[in-house]
Amino acid sequence: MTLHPIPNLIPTTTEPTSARDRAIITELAAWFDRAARPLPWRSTPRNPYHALVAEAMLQQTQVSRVVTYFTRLIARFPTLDALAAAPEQDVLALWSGLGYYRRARSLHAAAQAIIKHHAGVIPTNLAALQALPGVGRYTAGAIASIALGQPAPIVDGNVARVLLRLEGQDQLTTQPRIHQWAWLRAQALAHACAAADPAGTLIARFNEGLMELGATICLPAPAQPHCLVCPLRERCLAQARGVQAQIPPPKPSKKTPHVAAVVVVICDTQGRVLLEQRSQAGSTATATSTATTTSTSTTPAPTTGMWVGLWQCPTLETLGRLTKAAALASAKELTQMRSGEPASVRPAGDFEHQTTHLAFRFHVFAAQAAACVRKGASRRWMMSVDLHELGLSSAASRALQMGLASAAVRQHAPAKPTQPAKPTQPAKPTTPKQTVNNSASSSTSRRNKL
DNA sequence: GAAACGTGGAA
DNA sequence: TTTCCAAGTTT
Repeated sequence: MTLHPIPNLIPTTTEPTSARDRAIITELAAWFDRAARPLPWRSTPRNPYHALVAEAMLQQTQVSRVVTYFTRLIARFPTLDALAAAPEQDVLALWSGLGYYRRARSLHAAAQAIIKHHAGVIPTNLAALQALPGVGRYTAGAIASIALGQPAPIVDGNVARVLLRLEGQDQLTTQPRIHQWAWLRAQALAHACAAADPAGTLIARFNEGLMELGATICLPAPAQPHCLVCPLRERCLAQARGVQAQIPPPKPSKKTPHVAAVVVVICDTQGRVLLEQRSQAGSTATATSTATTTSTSTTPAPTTGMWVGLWQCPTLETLGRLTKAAALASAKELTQMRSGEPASVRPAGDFEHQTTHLAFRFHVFAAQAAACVRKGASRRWMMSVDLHELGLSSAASRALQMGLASAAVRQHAPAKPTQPAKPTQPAKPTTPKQTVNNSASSSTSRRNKL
């Protein structure tokens, strides 16, 4: 296992702390004590396992999105051992809709690594923490300082912005430079915390206060920071010069190419729906389809690494846009490939889905298939009530619901629609509502597998 | 160092 | 409608 040593892990200098830094630290820590939002991972004392899970979920993700996912995962896996013992697919299922799914695999792998290499106890050592899958410099520092009282600095987007503004630093333009500068500054402050309070409660409150301030007061553009109620307004150089809105500098924007995705929600006569698992390089589920593709573009969709290991209805992705007619033709072809015979295919709706570097247009179709489908380990028929057992991307989930709703409408008196068919515009509920997680159903209907 | 990797909310 | 971005890590 490759270790990535953290440079200057422990501050080697014994620079005397400036009066200003001392004030910043004590004032921010005191503010955090009274202003901290009550969050499910902020128990007293902190639970290191909860910290590990929360930090994994919070990477590039806002607190408001994480809360329910955290609570659900902890309810299902109350301990590190429970998480480590779970099948990876169960962890992915709980992660459905949260995005950046590698984090779920990494968290699962980290739990197993802690069992194997650390006797099931989360290490307090910074280097050992950072050696865990999915744990980088920030996450290691966050767990070490916030949950374990170690004198470790942390820098995330919030901290970088707060420190940059606090120092009125507007000369740095590139991300690597900003990052480097912020880590140095955070390190000096962490050192000052440790010097003032060797017991380690100050560093925890200060580090978390830095992030809390960035998340609730020292807001990023285009919102305006709430300087009037900032506990550090007297210390803030950007505020003194009125340049806080210009810090940090905007990042260069990037264009996202369009991708057309054709999805067929195929139901059989027993009301089950066909799901396929996305693979690494189109090796399994898509192998049969690519071989027989004729009319559709031969351009490989640039989505190979996306949603790996998650489940979806049969889907064809092509670079660019598709007309309604072309999408329908594609859907018919895809349905025939899977069902082995011509089937009735009808449009169920379209929607857009923006990801980090791709702009999707989903064309959803509903189809009825009587015949058996070519089998495979990564292909199965599922009752819709059991879909919560699988990891689904937000887009796959939305397409699936759209197709099921359309199929339900078609049968005049649907026996048991699993989701309320969205009347017109399904504006919000793209998040998989598998949230319910009725654990009773886990024992049911494993027979649905092909 | 750059690119890949999700998502929903806000403006 | 489009654009930006949030408690980053990995390759």
